[in-house]
Amino acid sequence: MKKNTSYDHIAIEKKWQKEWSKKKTYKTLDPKKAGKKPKYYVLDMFPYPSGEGLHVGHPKGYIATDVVSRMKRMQGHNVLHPMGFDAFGLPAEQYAIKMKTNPAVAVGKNVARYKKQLEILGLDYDWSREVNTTDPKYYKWTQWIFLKLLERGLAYESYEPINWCPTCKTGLANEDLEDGKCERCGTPVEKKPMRQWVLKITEYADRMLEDLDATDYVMPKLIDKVNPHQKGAPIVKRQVAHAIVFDPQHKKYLIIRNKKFNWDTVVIGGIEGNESPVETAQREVREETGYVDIEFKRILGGQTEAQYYTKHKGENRIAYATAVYFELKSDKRVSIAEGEDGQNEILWIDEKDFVPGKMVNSELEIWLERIKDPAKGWGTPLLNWPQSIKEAQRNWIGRSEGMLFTSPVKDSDIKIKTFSAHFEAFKADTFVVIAPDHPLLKELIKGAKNENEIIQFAEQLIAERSASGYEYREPKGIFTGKYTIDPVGNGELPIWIANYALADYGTGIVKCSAHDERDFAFAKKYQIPLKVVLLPEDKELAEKVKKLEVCYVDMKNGILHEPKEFHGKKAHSVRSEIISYLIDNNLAEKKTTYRLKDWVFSRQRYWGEPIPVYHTPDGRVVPVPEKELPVVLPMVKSYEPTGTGESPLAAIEKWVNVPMKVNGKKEIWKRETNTMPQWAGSSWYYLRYMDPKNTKKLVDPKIEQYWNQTDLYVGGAEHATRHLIYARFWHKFLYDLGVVSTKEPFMKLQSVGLIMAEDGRKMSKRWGNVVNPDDIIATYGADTMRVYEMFMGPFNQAIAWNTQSMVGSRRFIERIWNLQNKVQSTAEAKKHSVVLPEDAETLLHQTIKKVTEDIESMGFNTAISAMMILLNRIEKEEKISREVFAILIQLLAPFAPHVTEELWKASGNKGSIHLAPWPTFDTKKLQSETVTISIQVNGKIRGSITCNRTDSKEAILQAAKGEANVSKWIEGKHITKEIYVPGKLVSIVVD
RNA sequence: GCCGGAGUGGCGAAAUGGUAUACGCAAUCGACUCAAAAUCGAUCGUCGCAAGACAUGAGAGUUCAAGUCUCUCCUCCGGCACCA
Repeated sequence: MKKNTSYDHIAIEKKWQKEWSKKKTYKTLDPKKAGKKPKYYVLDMFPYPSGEGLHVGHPKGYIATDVVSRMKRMQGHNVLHPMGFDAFGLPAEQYAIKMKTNPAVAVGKNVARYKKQLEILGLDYDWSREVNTTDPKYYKWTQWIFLKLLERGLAYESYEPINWCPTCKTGLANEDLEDGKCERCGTPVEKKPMRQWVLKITEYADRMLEDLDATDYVMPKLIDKVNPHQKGAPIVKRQVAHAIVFDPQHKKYLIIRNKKFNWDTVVIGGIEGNESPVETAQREVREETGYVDIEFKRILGGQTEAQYYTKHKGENRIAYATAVYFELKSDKRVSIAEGEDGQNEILWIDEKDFVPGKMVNSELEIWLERIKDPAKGWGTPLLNWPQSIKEAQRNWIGRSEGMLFTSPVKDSDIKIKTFSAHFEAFKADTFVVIAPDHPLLKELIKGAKNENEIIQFAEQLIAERSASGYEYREPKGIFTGKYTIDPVGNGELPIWIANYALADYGTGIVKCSAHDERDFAFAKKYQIPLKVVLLPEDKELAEKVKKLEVCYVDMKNGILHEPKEFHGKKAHSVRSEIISYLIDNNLAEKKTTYRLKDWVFSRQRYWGEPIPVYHTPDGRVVPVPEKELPVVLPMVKSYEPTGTGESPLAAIEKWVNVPMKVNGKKEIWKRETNTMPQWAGSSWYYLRYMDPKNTKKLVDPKIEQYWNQTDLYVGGAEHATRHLIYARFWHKFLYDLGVVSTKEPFMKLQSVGLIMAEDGRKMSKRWGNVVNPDDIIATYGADTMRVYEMFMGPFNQAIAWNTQSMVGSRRFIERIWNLQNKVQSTAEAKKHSVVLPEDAETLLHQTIKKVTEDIESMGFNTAISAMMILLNRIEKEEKISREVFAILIQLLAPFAPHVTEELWKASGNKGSIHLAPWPTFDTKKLQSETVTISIQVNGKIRGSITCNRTDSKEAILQAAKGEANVSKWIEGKHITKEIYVPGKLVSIVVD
């Protein structure tokens, strides 16, 4: 072995980066050449190259995907780990304006700088697949998708008022706002009516919502052999619970055998009333078997997962089953409910006999899998995403189910529609409010005596709302002088304009009652009569509600008093009956509304993809033919926004005006001058990496099917309701087109926790607290920085940078470096090979297991700490074998690729460490033969003994009681209980 | 207000219901050194001389055993929000 030289990270890192690039070590194989290698697609949210370059926080996500991709490659996968740049849009344009250069030039420079910064981190991207959203070869396909959206009626021109940022001088989508302000510049947005292109994202709202919760496992088969479907019999849907009861002491499962039909099943019960599945399952176990001492562990599946028919009293039942897992605590039993006894035999069967084949319950297979692997407890979701991001999307889509009422306006031909999600107390409605900016308002109040006054007041309300930044305001309004005749028999209701009514939610008109906080406050202020139909059970409170002293809104627990059909019922429990009642009596129809708005897709700015349509002199919109794509963004001198609502492109006559020949006549067609928003290119880029150079297709179907979804997608949580919504929308659209074969683009999503500055604030030029990765890499090396960023804390958690703390990572690498002096040379090994002591050998295998699993689950901090523990142990040895050293550096290779490659070569290995097979562990070596067992007396640790793992329970209990300190505590006392947890602990209970 | 997540040493943090504080940083002591840095060895939750007692936001419960499970509450972070 060569003598210890000092660890020169600069030389090592430069050398290997050059070598990898030359040898194309990280080349992704095309599907045809990949052979039997399984694929793995790991993706970063590609950066937006700003002028400032990267700070140390940016690469955290890139390092993580790099670690995962390197391990996957070593495990024999064909890895796709690409990188590219998203560079259209406002920030690049504004930077270019500031630098007095063309955005295309500025972007080129910034991209080059970013690439260099990424390269010195030693990331394993296959740069031959780089994409850039501003490249015409790329945005040709962004435009192509737009044409398809147009073709399918999902892109349309609209003249509705939209969000307008007066600073950025462009229209914005709802997603581009933050608290009513422009997300980029913080200016409060105005509502401005103007022509714009809009994408019908709401068409996909339900599908996007459903797939957030969808599970990808196959529905259990129908059990029609046991319970044949009866022709002609009605189909009845039922919610049921299945109780799976396990006795951990004897390792047996509880089943019941129906003597008559000779069925074996787990306990099944129908869910009654407001019972939870857990309560049902527990009750049924008690009633059918008498066992009462069972402990709820987990629900093994969500409701409606298992569907099957059963024949039951002349019904074809479809049961929607929830499986509940219990463990038996004691044999305590009560007498079995009458009628249950005698029919069934109660049996405890061995684990090995608890198999789907022997049971009626065909879902069992899935449940057993989930009992064994708690991670699967809730099913395998279609989207393995953080709960918080799913929740943010649910909130953003904001689906709300309710009823739509239509009512005529008195002395008028106008009919108004109102939407209500809390319609249970519909008998309480006493007035109606309309939004001040409602399009119907002017028509409604036409001819009123104080028409002008009303309009002025409404305008004042609109202005106030905008000025207050859409925050909470005092209720304000004015009577329109009009009445509507209530369809549900509440008589003539006055119509008011109210500042809390929103024109763009529901229908913009609301029926109001005493059972809504805002309505209540409004009515009190303007002395509009109120009527109470919903009362709490609490008598005292009910009196106050009756006297209109408090507003009562609890639709869940409140008791209805009207209409008489539902008198005395809890509002919530009769909600579905009320729906039927309203529909059957022709009073209202079902309606679902969304908070999500259609995507405002045009920007009045220069730096974006041109929208590929023509406008003809007679006002038609004609799509640019596919073969003319891309519509290239022209290079111009002046690209500053005009602010007139027109894009700067409109001024380029040469580009805008296109001579056409129509029926032999010459016509001038005008190009669309609005451009696409920044989010367009990033909504599908992950597909282009699969087949980046294809000139015929967006992506070749065969190649798309090979790479399928991204297996792992890593990026910031701030994209939850922007990029991640848009990309899912486009992907589903492409799925409908047949361009992609999957319903969702990103199977597993992991969000990166932000790295804050040492002062706890966000890293920003403004605060002067930015740490530049170039400096860190020069001083400590890329490997140290990579290890540190992965070791700092849990990956998805925000954390403050601490340069001092980083020396720990540097020391770790140096100690690995120095360890090479202890490695046996080949010559030495021939004479006498060193073997690790048993405890170190066990630790080695445990570490391989832990590091492998932790990288897979992105627990990088614990993976590194496991390696540190192993190193601490191995350093105690005089000499170690080459094999052991090789394993250690292989485990570290994904984290610190340069130094491990150097050590790999220096210790005489061939090829690149990054292409060597990933170490595997031996299950037999995960446990050492001798174990230390701690001894508790009455729940307190009193001592420990060392014994053989294979020793009998009796021997260990004997030894435990004999331990000096333990015997002191149990001396002269009566032992009531002795528990032995194999290989871990003994618990003795004394009186 | 609704929804989601989290609260453990001086700090970053670890812990399939089974020895709480692994691993790292800082700190203290020691070795090496003329000295310092680096490195190596040791100590390091609180109280206590010790035996031991008390400690995972607070309080209760289940259990032989709770940071972990159940209930109530507090605080912080994030999403949505006059959304009917």
